[in-house]
Amino acid sequence: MTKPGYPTIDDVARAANVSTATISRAINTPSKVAKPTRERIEALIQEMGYTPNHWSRVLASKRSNTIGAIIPTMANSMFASGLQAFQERLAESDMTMLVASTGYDSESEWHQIRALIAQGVDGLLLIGESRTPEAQDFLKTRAIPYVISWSYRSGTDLIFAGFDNYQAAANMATTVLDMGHRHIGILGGVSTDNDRARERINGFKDTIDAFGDGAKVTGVIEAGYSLTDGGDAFADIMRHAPQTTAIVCGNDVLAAGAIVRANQQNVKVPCEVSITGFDDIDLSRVVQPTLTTVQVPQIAMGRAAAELLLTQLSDTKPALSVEVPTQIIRRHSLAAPAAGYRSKS
Amino acid sequence: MTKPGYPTIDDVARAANVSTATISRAINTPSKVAKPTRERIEALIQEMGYTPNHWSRVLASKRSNTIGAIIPTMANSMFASGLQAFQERLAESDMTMLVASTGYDSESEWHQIRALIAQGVDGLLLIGESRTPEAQDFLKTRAIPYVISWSYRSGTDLIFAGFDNYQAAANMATTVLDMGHRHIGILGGVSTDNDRARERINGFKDTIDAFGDGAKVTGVIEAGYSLTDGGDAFADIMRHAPQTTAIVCGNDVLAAGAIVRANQQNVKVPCEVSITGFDDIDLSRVVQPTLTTVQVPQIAMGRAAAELLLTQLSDTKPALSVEVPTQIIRRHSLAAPAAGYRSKS
DNA sequence: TAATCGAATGTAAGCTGTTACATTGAATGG
DNA sequence: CCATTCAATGTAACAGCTTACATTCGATTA
Repeated sequence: MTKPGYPTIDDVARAANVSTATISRAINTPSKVAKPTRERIEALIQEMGYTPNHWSRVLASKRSNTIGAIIPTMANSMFASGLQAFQERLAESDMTMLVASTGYDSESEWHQIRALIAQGVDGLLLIGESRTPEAQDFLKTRAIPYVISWSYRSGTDLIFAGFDNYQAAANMATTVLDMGHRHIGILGGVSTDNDRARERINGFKDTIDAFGDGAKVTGVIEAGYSLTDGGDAFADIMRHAPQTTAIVCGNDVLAAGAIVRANQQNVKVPCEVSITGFDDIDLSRVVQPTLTTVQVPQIAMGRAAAELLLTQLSDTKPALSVEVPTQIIRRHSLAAPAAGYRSKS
Repeated sequence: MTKPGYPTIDDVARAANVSTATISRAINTPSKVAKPTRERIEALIQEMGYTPNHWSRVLASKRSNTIGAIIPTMANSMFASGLQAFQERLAESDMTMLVASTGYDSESEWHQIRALIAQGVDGLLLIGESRTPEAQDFLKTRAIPYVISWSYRSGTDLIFAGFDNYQAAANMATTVLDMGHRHIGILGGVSTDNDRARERINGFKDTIDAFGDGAKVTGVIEAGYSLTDGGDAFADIMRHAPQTTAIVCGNDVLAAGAIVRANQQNVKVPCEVSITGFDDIDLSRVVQPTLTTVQVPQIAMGRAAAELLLTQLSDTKPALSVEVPTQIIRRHSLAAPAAGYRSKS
């Protein structure tokens, strides 16, 4: 970061024949500087190619203009595009983003939180609500502004920019039930350290259980993060509960894995068994049959999260959680159960 | 970043009855502090919960311990997992990563480079070689350490941690030719501002042109970044050059798009037309038929890039470019051309 | 006209470390 | 025993900006 010979605020001050304070004000609070002076300074800044040293600024102002984002993984387009939107919105306000990933592990998240705070970030973006008690305490006592994304819950003082996983899952379950399915398997992500996965599973489960008319959950499996995991879980469900006519999945990767496996095993989707996903990533448009899934407005969510963090930092008005809407995208992996299978119920 | 009441180096110095210089040395160059003193200081640091303020450190030492990564997009697992590996390696050496994305636009990249450097990053990770002349000049005159990933070229003083796109593409083309295909279409990414896309296309092209035995390129199309773009381009090629028996694609998204479209149009893959991809992302295992593609060792690449940056910064030994190997993954979208089609040639 | 005010600007004390240079004192060598 | 050296530590000058407080001076008010 050595910038040999690059002008400092002192150089500009000398050239403009004012004090450094005036330069600083001309930059940060222009209204406090008389117009002619300000214009002279601005011209000089241009001419000399002055850029304030970021770090000194941080040190002096006690604001780093940096926020940290801690996400489970980058290796999944699902978080990536939300994150990108988040970053872009921050950049518009001259803030920068530090990223860290946890591999879906709360201990690791706790470690990253400490690291980022030690670095002096002004705020944090966190995914979901599951974190270690230590982390929660820490966030509270240090009073670090943060927003939680990918989840939403009302009735707390936490600030969310996300959606209601439970409700979205419930809606999907309803859609599946409405098509006539009564024996439904649930294939979710691992719910340890992951409230989103848990909420989705519960949303599915509660809705099916409450539906009546003979609707029941034929099995609940939590699987890992790969296509293969999805495939294996699919095979499991079908082995133990062959009467299953639909499987609702906690994410698209698992769903796609399930479909691929079904194809291999010559189980016809959706004729014999319907499969639904969650997230609407690219995969869902490529897999055969294409996947009926829940679309999550990632870009909107990312921007909203950034916006909330920004208002928290400028503390003019209180930041209010925002809930973004999800939507069911109908494709071909969901259909009414075949009569033969249905009659079994 | 307000840490009210958190101890500073002064507090520790006072408690240990030494000067701040000694504390600083105990932390940064322990060998220069007598053992008993050092141990006393270390204990005190523990006890008081002292963490050096990152930013003052930066200001005083003129090293930010931060490096910037500028990638085309985050919304693609292709860069994401390499990036994650990069970040993890940096974290091991107590460095942090700032990310920015360009949307595949050089002007935007140039802007991001300036922004990150103004922020005082110690080094940069850049993708590929295409950048504006201004950016190149800037990097040279400022002498910022940087490494280029996702590309590799020998015979320059640039430092790479990547692979040879041209050669990898050429290998794929050879594989396709060896299976007997003679009329081959090329479906690449947009090559403006993108040397990787360009190299891949050239690698395909040159290899086919040079092969002899009647091998020829039936068309070259550059398409955008979506599945649909791939599908449209596929349709185009098949319309204008129906004798085509294989299409080599510059990335998996385009290839998957092509396959999906082929399925819709009832063109049998691979019987009527073979399709190959590049990158080996998840999609390639899900699409039907599964995609024969070029696998890129992203994790290794990311770590290598971090390693190179780190050695450049510690400037003990010179950093030498590393080339990672790519590999062709054979799946089902590539087969020998059907006799009927082949005889046409 | 003197008192009051407020806009524009200056002064200088931070912010929290790092590090070149200075000092001390004990060990080593001739 | 004196000169030299070196390890351990201290002193204090930065790094480059922000900002509370002080100053100046022309305009307003009673």
